[in-house]
Amino acid sequence: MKLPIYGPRLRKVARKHFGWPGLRPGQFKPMRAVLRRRDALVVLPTGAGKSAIYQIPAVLLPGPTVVISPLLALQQDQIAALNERDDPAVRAVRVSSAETPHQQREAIREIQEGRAEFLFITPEQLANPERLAEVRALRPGLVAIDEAHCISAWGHDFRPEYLSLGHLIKGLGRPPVLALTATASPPVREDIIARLHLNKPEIHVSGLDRDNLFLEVAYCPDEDYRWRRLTALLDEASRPGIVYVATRRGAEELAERLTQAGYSATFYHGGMAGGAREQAHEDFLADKVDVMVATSAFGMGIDKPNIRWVAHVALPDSPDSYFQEIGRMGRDGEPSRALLLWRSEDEAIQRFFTGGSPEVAEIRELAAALRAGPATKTALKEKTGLGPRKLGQLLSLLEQVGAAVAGSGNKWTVPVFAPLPAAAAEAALAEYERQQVVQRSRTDMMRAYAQSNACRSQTLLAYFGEDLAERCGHCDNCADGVAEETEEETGDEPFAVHSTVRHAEWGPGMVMGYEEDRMTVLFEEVGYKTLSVPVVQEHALLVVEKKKKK
DNA sequence: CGTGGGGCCCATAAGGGCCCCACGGTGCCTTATT
Repeated sequence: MKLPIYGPRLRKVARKHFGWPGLRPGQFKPMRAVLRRRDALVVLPTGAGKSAIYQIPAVLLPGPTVVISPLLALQQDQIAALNERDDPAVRAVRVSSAETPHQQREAIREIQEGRAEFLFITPEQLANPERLAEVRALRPGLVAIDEAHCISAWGHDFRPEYLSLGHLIKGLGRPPVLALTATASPPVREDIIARLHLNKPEIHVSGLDRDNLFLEVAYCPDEDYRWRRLTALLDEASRPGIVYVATRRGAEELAERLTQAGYSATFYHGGMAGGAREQAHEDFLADKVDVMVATSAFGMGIDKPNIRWVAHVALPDSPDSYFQEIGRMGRDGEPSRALLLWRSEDEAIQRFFTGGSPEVAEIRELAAALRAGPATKTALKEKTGLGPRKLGQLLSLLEQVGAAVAGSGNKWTVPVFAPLPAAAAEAALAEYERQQVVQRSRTDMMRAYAQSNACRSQTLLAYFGEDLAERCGHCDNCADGVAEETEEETGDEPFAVHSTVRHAEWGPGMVMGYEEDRMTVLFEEVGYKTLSVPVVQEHALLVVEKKKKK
C-alpha cells in the first residue's frame, strides 16, 4: 500500500503560492490532519504561523475554504495579505455587513467560478439561513475556525451565534473542520470540541513555553506605587509596549497621564469611533507611538513583531486572557517582558463582569413561549419583550438543558422530551450559575498565578494542562531563586498530574499541579479549586476516579 | 465590589469629611436618519 507523502507537497505549495521557504515547527502535523480530512484542534501561540495551517492544505484540497473569523478588521488584514499574492489559488473574498449586497453577490460568484479560494465570514452571517444555503452551495472542502477560543470566551453570552457553530457547520454540508487558537486550557478545549461537534479531532498543542518572554509580577498596595512601577518599566524597557487596563475610562486617563509625563502614549478601547480606533491601531503598528494603553479590545490579530513588553495595570479575568495578551509580544523572538502590576482591589471589577443572573420568571416565560410552536427570534422577542442579547443568551441556556432547539427556517422549537417550562427554567438557571462559578474559579487561578512563589511558566503551563519538566529560568521567581525553594517545599504528590480524581461534593476533576503543600484540581462542575495536600490526605477528600464514561 | 464625582454640611472661612449614586468589557448585525 502506498502511503501518501505530504511533506514535499505542502512545502511546494508554501513556496509556490505563499513564498515561504518551508514549514515551521508545529505546522506539519495539523496540516497532515487536514489533508487526511480529519477534524483538528490546534493550539499554537501567536506568531508561529497558525494561518498557514489551513491556508496551505486549502490549496491542495478540492473546494473552497470557509474561514470563520470573529473580527471584521482582522479579516480585512488577512484578506489583504492573501490577495497581495495576486494568485487565484489563494485569493480571498468576504461576505459581511461591510459589503454592499452587490459586493456580496460578486464575492460568492468569485468563489463559484474558481477565481477565489477563501471565503471569510462571521458566525452571525452563517446564522442567516439564506446565507447558509448560499455558502453550502459552494461545496466547501474545509472550514477553518480562527480564534476558536471565542466560542468559549464569547459564545455563552456576548456572541451567542458562536455556540451554534456546530449546527451551522452541519448546515454547510459538514466538511472537515480545523479549529485554531493561541490558547486553550483543557476545559476550553473541551468546550470548543463540544460546540463545534468535532469528530474525533486530532489535538495539536505546541510552543506554549516561549523562552524569550520574561514573566514578572508585582503586587501594588496602592495606585501611586503602581504608577511608579509602570514608569520604571517604561524607562528601562525598549519600546514599543502595551499597557492593559480594565476600563475604557482607565485607558483614556492613563494615556493622558503618561503623555503629560512625557511618554509617547495613546489609547484604544471598544467605545471609540471607528476612525479614531483605526488611527490608534495604525499609529502603534507604524511605531508612531510607543505605548498603547488599552482594554481587552486591543489585541486579537495584532501582527506586530517588535512588541517589547506587555504590562497589566489590572488583574485579567483568567490565565486564558492573560496568556493571550502577553502572547502578543516578542513575536520576533527577541527578549520581551510581561509585567503584571496588580492590586487585590482589581478583582472587584472582574467579579462585577461575571455577576448578575437572569430571572427564573423570564426564562420560564421564554420556555413557555417556545411551546406555542416554532418561532423565530424576532417573534420570540415580541412575545416575551426580551432584548436581543438577553434572548440569545436565554435561548442558548435552554438549548443546553434540552428545552429548546434550533430547527429549520431559523425557527426555535421544543424538543420531544423537553422538560416543562418551570423545570427548564430552573435547570437553565443552574447551568448559568455553574458557568459563572467556573468563570470565577478562573479569576481565582489568575490571582493564584499572581501570588505564586513557584516558577511562573510552570504555573501558567500547568493551567493549560502542560507539564514543564524544568523551571523556566525566565521569570522573576526563577531569577530570585524563590522558585527553587518552593519546589523543594513541595512534598508528596499523592495523585499524578493529569489524573482524574473524585471529590464527594464537587464530583470528578483533573489534577492540574502542585505547589508547596497545595494542589490544584479542575472540577467539571465547580471549576478550579486549590486544596491543601495534608488535609486531602488526612480526610481522604479525593479518590482516584475510574476512566470517564462518555 | 471599588472608585470617583456631585452635593451637602459646617460656619471666622475654607476645605475636609461625609453620603449617595452611577458606572464598569469584548462586536457582530440591522435600520433609520442626516
